[in-house]
Amino acid sequence: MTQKYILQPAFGVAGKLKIDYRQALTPEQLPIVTAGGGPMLVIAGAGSGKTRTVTYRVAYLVESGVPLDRILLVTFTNKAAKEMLSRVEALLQRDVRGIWGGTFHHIGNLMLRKHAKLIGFTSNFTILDRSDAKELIEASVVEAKIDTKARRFPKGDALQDIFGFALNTGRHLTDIIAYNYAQFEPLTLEIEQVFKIYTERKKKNNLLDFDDLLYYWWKLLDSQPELCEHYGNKFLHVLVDEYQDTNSLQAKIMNLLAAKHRNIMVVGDDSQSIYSFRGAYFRNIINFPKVYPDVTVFKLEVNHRSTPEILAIANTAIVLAKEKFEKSLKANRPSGSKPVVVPLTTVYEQSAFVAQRMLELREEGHSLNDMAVLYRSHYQSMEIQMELTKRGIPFEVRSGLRFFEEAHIKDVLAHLKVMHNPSDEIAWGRILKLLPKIGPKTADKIFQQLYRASEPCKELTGEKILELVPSGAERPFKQFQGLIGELLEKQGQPAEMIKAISQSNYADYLKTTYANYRERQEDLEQLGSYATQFKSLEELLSALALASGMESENIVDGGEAETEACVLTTVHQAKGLEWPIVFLIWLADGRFPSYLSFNKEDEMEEERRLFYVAVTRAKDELYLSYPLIYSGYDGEVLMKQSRYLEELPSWAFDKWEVEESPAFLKPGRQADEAPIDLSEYREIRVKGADFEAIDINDLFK
DNA sequence: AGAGTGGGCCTTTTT
DNA sequence: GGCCCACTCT
Repeated sequence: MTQKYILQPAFGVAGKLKIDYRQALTPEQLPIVTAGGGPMLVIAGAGSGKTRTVTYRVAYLVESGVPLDRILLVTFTNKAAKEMLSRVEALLQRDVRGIWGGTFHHIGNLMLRKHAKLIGFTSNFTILDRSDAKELIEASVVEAKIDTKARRFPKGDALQDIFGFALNTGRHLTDIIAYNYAQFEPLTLEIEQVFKIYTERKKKNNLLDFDDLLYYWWKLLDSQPELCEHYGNKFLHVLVDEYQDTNSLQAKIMNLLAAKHRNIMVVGDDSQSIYSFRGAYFRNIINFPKVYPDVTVFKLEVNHRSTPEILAIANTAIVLAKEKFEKSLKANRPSGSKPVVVPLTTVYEQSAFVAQRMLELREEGHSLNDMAVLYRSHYQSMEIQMELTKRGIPFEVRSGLRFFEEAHIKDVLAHLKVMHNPSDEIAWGRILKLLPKIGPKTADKIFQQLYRASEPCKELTGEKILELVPSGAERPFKQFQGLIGELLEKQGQPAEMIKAISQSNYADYLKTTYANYRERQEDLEQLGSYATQFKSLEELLSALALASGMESENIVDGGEAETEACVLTTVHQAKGLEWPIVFLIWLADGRFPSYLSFNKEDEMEEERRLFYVAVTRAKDELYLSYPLIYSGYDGEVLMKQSRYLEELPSWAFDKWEVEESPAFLKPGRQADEAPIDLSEYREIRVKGADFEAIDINDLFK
């Protein structure tokens, strides 16, 4: 039987509550925060105070007497969870650490560690990051003895996407291949075989990849009715943020956990669904009212973030989206300046423009902290980084390799991983291959012997293993044995272990391998000091495996440094954030939207939503720029402006012509040289059928 | 046989 | 800048 949990009437006991909700919230937000319970769908437009609403809702629940550990708050990033919970803490002025809050993966990890035995793992399992998983998949391809040359067989990355897609969507592998990867259809049997080997190998070595954290979590609840009931009883209120980016597995898990009390509040914006490539199913939010017919639907449409001018651009873009909850953002702020469209000749000139404009804005009194540069893909940040460096403008890049995915960090962590889970073949392989004369083959032989031993680490430090070491490599290997012995003694003190590794022969390896070894050594020190806050190796490894890009930044600068710097980020990573001044670059058709999506309707819809996300990050000023000429690996390519700019009515923006390019510095060109003569480029080769040759000079009119 | 090196090819988005 | 492949070195 379903049983409704009735909240205490907050207004009836005025004076008892610390927070004056009526005063703090808008008329749109108040009913959401003070609702009694039951299924709730909140469609929250960009900048509509979603975080504030969820935060107050949690505070309200706590004030109404719901015990902390009976609230489940699932967010998209750890950062969002941390931010919301610390705001709740500030509102209530009490410790709220009892609340179950975090990402799906984080909470899945917690539950799986507790009940690992029930699904055939032990609680010290290792979480594979993307590249570890890729490596294991490639090893599985080898094990399957597939002739990858006879027919183009998918690479590790592609296989990983296929497998992850199958797990996250709950669809059969055959299905996924047939519909989404038709080019591999003749290889279906082989791919299934690899999947089987990969799955078994993970089980054998006590490894879980990101998708497994969700899949086995669901399986655990689905296959253990008592356990499912236990957690179902436990969570009186379930809140899910960014619901538009959940996949069907995540939705299933939440439905199971909320089945008992049916107090499930999902918050999201279908127009900001941008993660379908990893299985997000934006119909979860569209269909939520069908799954819960007794749902109460709320809309937050008043935008408190951006000027009406910026919202006009956002609304123009999204009105053309095919499937959505009807909504239009209503401005709540006074009029500001019009967004600016800036065509530039080259990417270097685009970079110079951004940098120069930043300096001008700073002269006018804006801090660099108020500025961000957004782009579609990582590689589009290269020239900007060079230009900002050249001009001494401090910046923080939030894309590309994450801190803990850099080789030296992964090397050190691999040492810790084998101490925690000695059957982790990926981690053993990694550290063994660091030693001279040990490559994939020898590393595998050594691992096989370790795996058979009852205590792999003891086996490694023993005499017998030396038989497998190639002659001439004994000395470094013995030093490595010494290190492992030392780590065994320091087991349980992560910071000490990191210190031992970075003072071992590994330090020499860094010096001889990397030109910037000094920086890398500093990173390791940083990692060591970061580790001191963890009580156990397991906690540290879990936190690092599940940290997202932005959180890893905090490890690099120690978390406290408050220096002035602008931010460079992909649009995906910018979701949920805001800046007074935003530069959106590379708005050339084929770059944003990406040409890879051109022929796929769903993906084109998602590109549009991505553009909507990008534009709505800006509070006061928005610069939309694109380069006309792109020099790539296959010559120079002429581009035209993005279709999203094409669609804008001319009243919606100002166009700036950049005539002189004082700071234009293409490598090999001098600053005082004349600017590029565009007429040279009229006849150049144009890449792909989707680009049209156009007279560049027309664009400047 | 297996480890190490250099050159050519290509570039979506991530917990 | 990364990945793959072909090549050389031990």
